Amino acid sequence: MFDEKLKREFAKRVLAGEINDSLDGKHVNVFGWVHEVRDLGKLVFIVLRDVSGVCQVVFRRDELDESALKALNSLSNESVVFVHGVVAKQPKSRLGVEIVGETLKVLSQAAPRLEYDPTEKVSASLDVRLKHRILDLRRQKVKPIFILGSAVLKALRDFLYGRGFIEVRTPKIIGSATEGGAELFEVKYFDRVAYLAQSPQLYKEQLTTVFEKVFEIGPFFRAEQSHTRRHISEFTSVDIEQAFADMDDVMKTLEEAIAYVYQHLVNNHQKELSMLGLTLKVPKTPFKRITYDEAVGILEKDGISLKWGEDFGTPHLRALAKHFHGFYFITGFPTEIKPFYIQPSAENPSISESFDLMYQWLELASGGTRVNEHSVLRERLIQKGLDPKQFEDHLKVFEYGMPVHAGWGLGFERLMMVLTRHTNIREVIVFPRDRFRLTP
RNA sequence: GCCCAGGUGGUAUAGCCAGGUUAGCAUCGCCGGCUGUCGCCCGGCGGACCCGGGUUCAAAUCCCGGCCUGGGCGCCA
Repeated sequence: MFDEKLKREFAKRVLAGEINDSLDGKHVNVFGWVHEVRDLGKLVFIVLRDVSGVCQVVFRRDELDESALKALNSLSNESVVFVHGVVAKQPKSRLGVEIVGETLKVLSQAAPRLEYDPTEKVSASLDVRLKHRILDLRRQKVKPIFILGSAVLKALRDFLYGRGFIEVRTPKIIGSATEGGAELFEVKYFDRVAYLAQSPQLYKEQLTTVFEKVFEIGPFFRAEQSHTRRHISEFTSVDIEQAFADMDDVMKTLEEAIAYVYQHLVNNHQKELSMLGLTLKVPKTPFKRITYDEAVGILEKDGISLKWGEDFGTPHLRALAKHFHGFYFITGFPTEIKPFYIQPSAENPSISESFDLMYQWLELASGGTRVNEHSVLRERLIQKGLDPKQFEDHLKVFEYGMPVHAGWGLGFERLMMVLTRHTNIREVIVFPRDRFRLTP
């Protein structure tokens, strides 16, 4: 019960992470989870954890009243407690400061012997960690990932709002699966079949005719059989689309957005970065740009040749990454391997106005200039073996006045992998959904 | 989907190749002790061979199938 008495105590709460020398001698209230107990007999140390971090509380059994003693003896790891005590500088403590506990209340008793121990004394496999994800998230090496994730989303929004973009939301339940490409999930939609959206592409293009600059940050779904460290069934895409712009304009927006995110984390999140053992350097813009043709040439010299017109496979990208460190763009992919809405180049229609943003061998984003002429778009659909009739609603918009426009989609979790140096995308998703994982 | 590796107490592992041990160690949980721990320490107790079939006097160990996990590749407007 969160009664009036407890509420009054909570109003005077100090966070564990804020317990420091300057509070020496002050009475404080702390609320949190029992991270660890070290019982020495007459002396009991508990490490208390809350959202901000951990602090140490010491109890002297001799000096406690009966209710505090009882609470102390029943303490289990991860129980929620309220502690009132005096802050004391303590050179004998590794943190240099501790709370001498005077009262202790167990607010929620945790079951003994949890399935998984967040103190990091024994390691656990990723599979076990994800099965008990809530306990895993409490670890000091995991929680900061998601605090940073929140900061990245804020930075991206701040940046895009600052550039005059309007945030939009497009449907995640769609009626047609005819666009080709990725496999879609089927869902029951009353008495009809519907699909989960794989991207906001067509909607965001249409919306540029109203709002000119739009962006969306949202979940999208791919029903691929992929079994890799960088693919999942449900992911978050950061998508922008801009009217009166071409690929060069939106590439600039993209690299500046990335640099802005880095700067935001460096300025405001040193604590989380250091908890994860990370030091970030803001990448220099503009990023390096190479063309598809140049990349093919480099691969050829390395003896990993590729027929012109083919897309890069994983071995190709890994080989390329040996030549380019950090972020770089690959531009001008063959029109053949790009979707119907990508604009073929005017000088050479077999090359398209397209780009991918890479980090080493990881593809982070892809985008380009879009086809904006109704007749060309219709033609491109037919070339791709798609049926223009299935795209009536979309094509119609191209008769309502469609300026030249461009945009990109950035994989949010892939950016998080790069920022936090994790090699498995599941590490940076709270509850990942992959080919074999549907719970928790 | 294909290829490779693996599945031993709640967790992390040894044992498996060369079949026969009371299945070892750590952590964990419980009980007891300890006034400066910080991966506390010390003593006691508890808890495991993924499932099914086969070979054998005997299977955690060898063989076959399944399920699951990790990694690689493919798929991935």
